[in-house]
Amino acid sequence: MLKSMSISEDHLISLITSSTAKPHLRQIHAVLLRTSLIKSSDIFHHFLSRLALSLVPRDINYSRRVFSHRTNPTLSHCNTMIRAFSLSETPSQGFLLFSSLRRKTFPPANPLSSSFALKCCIKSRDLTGGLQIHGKIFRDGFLSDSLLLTTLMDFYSTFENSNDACKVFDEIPERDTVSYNVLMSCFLRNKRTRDVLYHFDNMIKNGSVNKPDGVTCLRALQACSSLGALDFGKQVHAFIDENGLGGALNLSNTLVSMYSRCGDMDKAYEVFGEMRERNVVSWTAMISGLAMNGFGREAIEAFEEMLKCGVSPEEQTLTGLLSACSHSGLVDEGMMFFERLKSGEFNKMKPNLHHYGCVVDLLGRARLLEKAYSLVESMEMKPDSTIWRTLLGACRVQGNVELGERVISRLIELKAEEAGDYVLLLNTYSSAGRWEKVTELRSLMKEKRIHTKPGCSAIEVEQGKVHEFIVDDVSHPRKEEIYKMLEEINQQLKIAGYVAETASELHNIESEEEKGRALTYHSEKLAIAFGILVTPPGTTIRVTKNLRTCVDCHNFAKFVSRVYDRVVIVRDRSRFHHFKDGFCSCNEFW
DNA sequence: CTAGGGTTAG
Repeated sequence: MLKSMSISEDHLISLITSSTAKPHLRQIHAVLLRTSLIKSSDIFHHFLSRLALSLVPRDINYSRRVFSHRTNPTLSHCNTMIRAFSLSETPSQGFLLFSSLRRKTFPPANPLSSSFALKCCIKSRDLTGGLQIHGKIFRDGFLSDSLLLTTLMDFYSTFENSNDACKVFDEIPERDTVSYNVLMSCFLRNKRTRDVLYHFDNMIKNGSVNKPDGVTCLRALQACSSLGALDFGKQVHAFIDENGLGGALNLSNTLVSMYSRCGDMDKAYEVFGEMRERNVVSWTAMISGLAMNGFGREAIEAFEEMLKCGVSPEEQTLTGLLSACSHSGLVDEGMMFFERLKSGEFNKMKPNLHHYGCVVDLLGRARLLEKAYSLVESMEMKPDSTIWRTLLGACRVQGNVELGERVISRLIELKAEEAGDYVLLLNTYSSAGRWEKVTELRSLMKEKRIHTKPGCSAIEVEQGKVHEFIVDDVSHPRKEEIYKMLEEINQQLKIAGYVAETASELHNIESEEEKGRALTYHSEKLAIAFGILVTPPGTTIRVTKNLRTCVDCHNFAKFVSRVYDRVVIVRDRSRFHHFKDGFCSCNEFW
């Protein structure tokens, strides 16, 4: 009798651990109840794990029922259930279960329980609950459990508290690659991109312990993307290849995106071309990259190629495609894709806020402002501040004061107005020649204590040597040479037909007010002049700017590219401009 | 039961 029981027990366990489908598990459940084998703690554990964690699709309610029928659950049973809650749509239930451990018939918690409960708090965005758990971890003396502390770091990182996340990191007794990765994710989430690169560097230098893995490289690449750090990105790329991590699809996709966001489309194409397989994310990265760099035709070609390959687009793919059309002034094409999107041609997908944003931008650039406005009014979802801001940008380009005022009042209604919005309105007034309005708005801004961000441009001349400039910067050690260079450039450009047009653009309010200076120099002009000064002829000049570039500087760069025979690549707040032979890849100004 | 993870308007 006993012997036959034990055979069926083994048999049952192997049945349990190999099943993931609900009907299958229901049958097993029936057998367990009938034979009373459910009372065995071990079998119950296997069954619950399967049901709660491996069932596809998951059924948290079924798991909860099974768990609540257990009379004396062990800690493993409870932990499995807490983990299941952390993965479910009702993560707060997991925290409740954790809180009741040691009470009632439950055993006291161990580090694993705390770790799963923290995950519940992360998912349900329960800050107080997580802080309670941290206190309990401290009282329980679990502060030496590396796995638990790594999860705790992730908790602080989710609540944008990178300082406390770092403190926890310092306490971890045995840091492994995963703890480093969580730290890097934390920095990335909290905009501390330079810290990501610093740690990546350290991990390489430290040798064999905590060697970067695929995830580490992914994070480093994302940091390079947001910094525009092309050289560092290339180093990470080299590391990936040297360590045989290159085959991973997600890494290749991130590489394509990184090169695009650093303005190196040749390298982006190269990586994309060498990929063994490409999914919709790869195509989306490529299309968005081309869009951001002003290669609208190529983006459309890539989209069509993708359809030919039988890959279905996602929402982000259409976002990239539509933004490609707007950046390159391809109005008819853009509207055609938008119509196709609305008709449900792409998997019955409907336009989202991003899509509308692109189309508003597209119409705005095509001087179809009223059409853009009525499109916003006709949207089935509530327009967000960004949509209004896009429209405001279009008003600025055309000097449409009346609509501009309407739009800013919508932004004020939403309580979402920013300093940049007032600058846009200010420039709308000035390009329409409404100087009395300019003065009025300026004093209003002073009253409201609205401070604008000064324009700032950076240029990397030697490896890793970055020089930063602000408007009319006089702090650079070589300022005299730079200003002399600028004067010379201005003269050369004038001969070639360049006419300075500085009156309509008021980036920096403070400096505009202190009159008396004949000419002000936006930061990108200073950076470009410095680039010409210190790099050998023919070198590509790469400049990164924190704001949008203005008409005059755009024009200036076009002329520089022809007169000095240089490729000039300017990275805007939102995109790239590739200047060559007097032309720019974009169609932003005319 | 063993942490972390691809693309995304302006």
